[in-house]
Amino acid sequence: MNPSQSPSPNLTFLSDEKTIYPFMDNYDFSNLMFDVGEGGNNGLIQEEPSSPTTIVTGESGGSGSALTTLSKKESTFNCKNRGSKDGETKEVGHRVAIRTRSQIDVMDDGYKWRKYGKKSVKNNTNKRNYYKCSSEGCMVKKRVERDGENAAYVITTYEGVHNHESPSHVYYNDMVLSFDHDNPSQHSLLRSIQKFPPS
DNA sequence: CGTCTTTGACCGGCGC
DNA sequence: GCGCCGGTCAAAGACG
Repeated sequence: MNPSQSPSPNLTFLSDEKTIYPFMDNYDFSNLMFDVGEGGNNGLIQEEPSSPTTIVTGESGGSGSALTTLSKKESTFNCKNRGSKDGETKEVGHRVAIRTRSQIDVMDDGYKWRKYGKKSVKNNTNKRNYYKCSSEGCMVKKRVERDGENAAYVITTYEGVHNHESPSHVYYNDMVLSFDHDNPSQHSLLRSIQKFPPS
């Protein structure tokens, strides 16, 4: 069965980072790195370079300068879109790459995903898995793969923005309400939350 | 029976 | 133009 069908019932918010992605509670997160990819300013924030977790976000067609944790091809993956073969151009929207140390391949992010492909990719002995949000009309995709250089890490790439509420939406509301605006270390977190509301 | 996973085939972009 | 590569499709099977 799909392990990501329901949010963890035992969510606890022990750190700032986990208030953004409550589903990450089961994973080893101690660092965030954002790239909002706007106006030529890549917005890169690297709080702890040597930490085991990296999060990279960006707009479609953005600079991709912060996508160095992924392969060169990765930074342009959303330029291709099968749906454009009839001349229609589709805006893919946000993409978020999360690199985390975990023994679990598929993170429980509160959404329901349908697996639609699995490929072995170059420079990575591990298979890459492709998922679509199984909610009707929601075109959000994610890719999950083990880091080729260190299999202890899982790279999860989200593409697009959900057009529906997550079952864990309540947790998002909680984290925004409890946000400490006087704490500078949480400013980047708030920016990310505002950038990626669960709509 | 409905939903999901698996997996080979297909397609398009890109580099040479 | 050709081959490589990544992303997606879709049929078939598994599973509840």
